[in-house]
Amino acid sequence: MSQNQKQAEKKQAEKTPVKYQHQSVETKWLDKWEQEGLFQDTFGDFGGNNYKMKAGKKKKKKAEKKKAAEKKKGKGAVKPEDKMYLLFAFAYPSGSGLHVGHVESKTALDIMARYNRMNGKDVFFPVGWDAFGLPAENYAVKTGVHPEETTKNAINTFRRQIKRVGISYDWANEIATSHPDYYQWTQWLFIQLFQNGLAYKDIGMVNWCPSCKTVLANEQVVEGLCERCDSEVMQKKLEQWYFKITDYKDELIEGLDEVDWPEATKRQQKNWIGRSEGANVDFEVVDSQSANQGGKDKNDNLKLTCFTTRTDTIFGVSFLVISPEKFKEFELEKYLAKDKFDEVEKYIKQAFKKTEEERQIGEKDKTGVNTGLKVINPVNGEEAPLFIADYVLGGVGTGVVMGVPAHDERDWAFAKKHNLSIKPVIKPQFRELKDNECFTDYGVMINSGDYTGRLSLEGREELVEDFSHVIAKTTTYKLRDWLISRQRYWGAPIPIIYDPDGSPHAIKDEDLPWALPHDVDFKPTGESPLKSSQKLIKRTHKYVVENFADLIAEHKKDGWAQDGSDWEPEFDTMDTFVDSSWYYLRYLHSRNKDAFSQEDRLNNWMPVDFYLIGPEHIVLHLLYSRFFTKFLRDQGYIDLENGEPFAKMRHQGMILGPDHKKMSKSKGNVINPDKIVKKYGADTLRVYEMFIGPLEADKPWDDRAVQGVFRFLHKMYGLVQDLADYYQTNEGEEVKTAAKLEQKLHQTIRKVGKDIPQLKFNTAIACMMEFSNEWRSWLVHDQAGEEEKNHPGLSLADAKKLVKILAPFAPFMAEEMWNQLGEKFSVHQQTWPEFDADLAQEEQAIIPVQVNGKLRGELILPAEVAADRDSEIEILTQAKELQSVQKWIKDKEIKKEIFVPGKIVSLVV
RNA sequence: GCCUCGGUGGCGGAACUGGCAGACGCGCGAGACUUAAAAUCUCGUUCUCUUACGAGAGUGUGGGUUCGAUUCCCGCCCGAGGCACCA
Repeated sequence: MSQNQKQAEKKQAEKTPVKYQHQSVETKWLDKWEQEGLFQDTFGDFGGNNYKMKAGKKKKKKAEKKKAAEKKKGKGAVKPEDKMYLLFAFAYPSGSGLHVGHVESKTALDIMARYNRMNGKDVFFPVGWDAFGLPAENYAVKTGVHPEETTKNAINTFRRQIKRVGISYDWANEIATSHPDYYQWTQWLFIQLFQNGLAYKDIGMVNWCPSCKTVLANEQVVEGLCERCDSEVMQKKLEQWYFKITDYKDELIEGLDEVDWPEATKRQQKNWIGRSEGANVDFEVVDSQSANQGGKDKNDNLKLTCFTTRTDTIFGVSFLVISPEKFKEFELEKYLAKDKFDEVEKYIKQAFKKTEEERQIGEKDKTGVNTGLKVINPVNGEEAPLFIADYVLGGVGTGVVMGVPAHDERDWAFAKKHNLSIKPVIKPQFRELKDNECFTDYGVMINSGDYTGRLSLEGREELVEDFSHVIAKTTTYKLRDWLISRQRYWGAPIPIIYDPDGSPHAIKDEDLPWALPHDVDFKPTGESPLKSSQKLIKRTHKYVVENFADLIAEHKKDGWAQDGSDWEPEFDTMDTFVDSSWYYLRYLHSRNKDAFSQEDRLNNWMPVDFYLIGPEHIVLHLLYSRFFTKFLRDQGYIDLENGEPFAKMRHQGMILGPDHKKMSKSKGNVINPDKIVKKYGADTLRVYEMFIGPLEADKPWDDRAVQGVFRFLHKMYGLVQDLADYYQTNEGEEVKTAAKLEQKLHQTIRKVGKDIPQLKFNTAIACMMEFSNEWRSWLVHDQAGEEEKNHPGLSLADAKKLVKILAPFAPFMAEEMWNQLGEKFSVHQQTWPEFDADLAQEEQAIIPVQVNGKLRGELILPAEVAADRDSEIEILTQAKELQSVQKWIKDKEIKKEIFVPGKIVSLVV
């Protein structure tokens, strides 16, 4: 090491013992932001108006124009291209507080919010709580603490923690689903659905969790177990409220083409809706006319309808299978021969003993019984035996399946087991069928009468046309209506009361909220806890007298009590997914007393521009939210043609423990964000979480790598502080940024500005790290040769640019730097710096030279020359003259010479 | 079984549209500073062979296309997630 270098190093070492006191600096700015109401009250509903840019003339003009537009259209009006609605999935305020995973997604959105604000967008970045739900209620059961209390405390903790990491949420518009001002509108939404026939009551088999003592939606049953507590789910008959989401099934599929979501997510939604297109085919049951009272004609035979997607295989039907449930439903036992009766009944009994679950994932053994009954194939009149088997599910399709063993694996297995004939009717288009082959693909029809030789896809269309009296095109869906009743306390009460006949009546809009009563015993008994509330009952009777006097009087003759005492309220509460599937609309006018939101804002601000949610919400939450939005559009509340609430959506990955496993208390690998904030500061926590990897990937926590980010931020701070000192001491002095640093700075501005919208925060940070490395390296090494000693490297103006691009990532430190550079509050209200493409341009290009595909040398050329096709001959000549290349090409004939401008030279010998 | 995503150094991860694989960070090694340690700073760090110069191999695996493949195509292996007797 040279003497010069040593000295420079020493000097640097002496200069850098700056201590950045993250605790005091961060809390100082936190208080200031709070005081100034920075980024609060986006719509000015609360008297503040801080969201506007406080920037240059251009912006002012823009702001004035906007104001004029607002006068016309009402407050909150924005041009679609100027608005940016950023949304993070509602958090459930759990008792254990903020998780590092929350910090990751919130920080990512916060960076986008700050970046977009600096680029002149009107950003709306709200926050709220999915506050109803089981954990608080379970805790109440255990400890007796009222869920309201628990929830309030948890929210306070979360709020404090989130503010501490500097997330620039609009807290003025904060909402919580458990607040009457919010659930009033959840109830209103229920009533809207009810009045439009989309909320209805029905008796049905429901999934029942014996441990949580509540009903679960299909979506909440995971492999036969309760999503929350892992107990085995049972089937139970109950009368429940449903939302008719199936009315929107097709639109819920088609709308997916209009949104920018991950393909995998779209596919999952489609799978869940499960549309399958096919046909219903009628098979007559031979000699079943006796049951059709008085019917003598053969045409009066009972018909069994099969659903199939493969009409083209219909000539290959060698048996028909009916599910045990449908067998009973059609009362087919009436036609059984005596010798078959016992066998069949026994089988059905056994089948009913099995739960749906056993039948599905249990042994795929194709059990079944031949009923002895025959059916007639409608296309060729052939007779086929009717079997009863539990691999056919009563609830899927029509519960009757045509058995085509030659072209379906399950039918094949069944036919083999029960010795049934197998008749191939489709062959592959470009080869012959092998012996014993079960060919399940489309192909060419064979052994199919007049249709032999047709392609599957054509033949099946023709069949449907030719046999329209027995074959009808049909589409089936897996999606069922959404069961929303819950026998729990901590949720929004269903705003319904029942008259003595049991007919439901909605609470009037003006009487909402229909409050959740307090005097309730939470202990789960299998009955709804609200049944224990005397106040609710009394309130109901009073309400009836006040609002249904006419109806009561009318029914006096029917013996209705005139004091309303024979009316009952609905005791169930709503699934919490109801609360959390419309909150993004409420945000837009969070305190509106007269409506669930506000029309102008809905029209101006919807759809959400960017939604970040965990992958666990892919099916349920998105499906329900889309359903609600489409419904409200149909009711004329939102002018959103495709009814899609979330234009762009991505999923954040999980932050795993240091052991690469999912964080959990039991594994003891949970990282507490509070501790990291205390030790390293919120900026370090933020930047670290953004740096470890792509937002969408799962990535493990690495304690030591946090240090690296900590070092980077402190290095940056030291550099900026030295620079600030320099300009303070040499006041008024103009220093030009060193050429090398200027180029790098502009490259960095370009890179960071490009990466943020693409969510590539990790590479943006890496680039800023590179800049800090280069800056310091310049100070230590390169400056030594310069005449001017103590050159800070950057001009004051350029240093400010650097601070600005750091601001979204490390908002506290950037604010402090901004202050140190003598600028006025706040760096977060500045405009994003522009880069100069010429300055960012590399002067020299390194062109690698390959011989036979291997790197053998490189040419260093002026960038313009390297990128110019006209310099091909010259560059190729130079390349061939390189010593390292000569070694490989001399005495050899060059067969091919390739020059790709700006990229590479490739020689083949 | 089907669908989706992924597999790159000791680790987390970079790599534009087919053009120098391994940016950045961690870790590790050497050094500076220090009585010492920590902190900080400098240099090095894909692997193998070589004192060195250099050479060879290398992005799960086997092929293919190409002057050139982490990137495109075909087959296989492994991992994660989803769906699943869906007719």
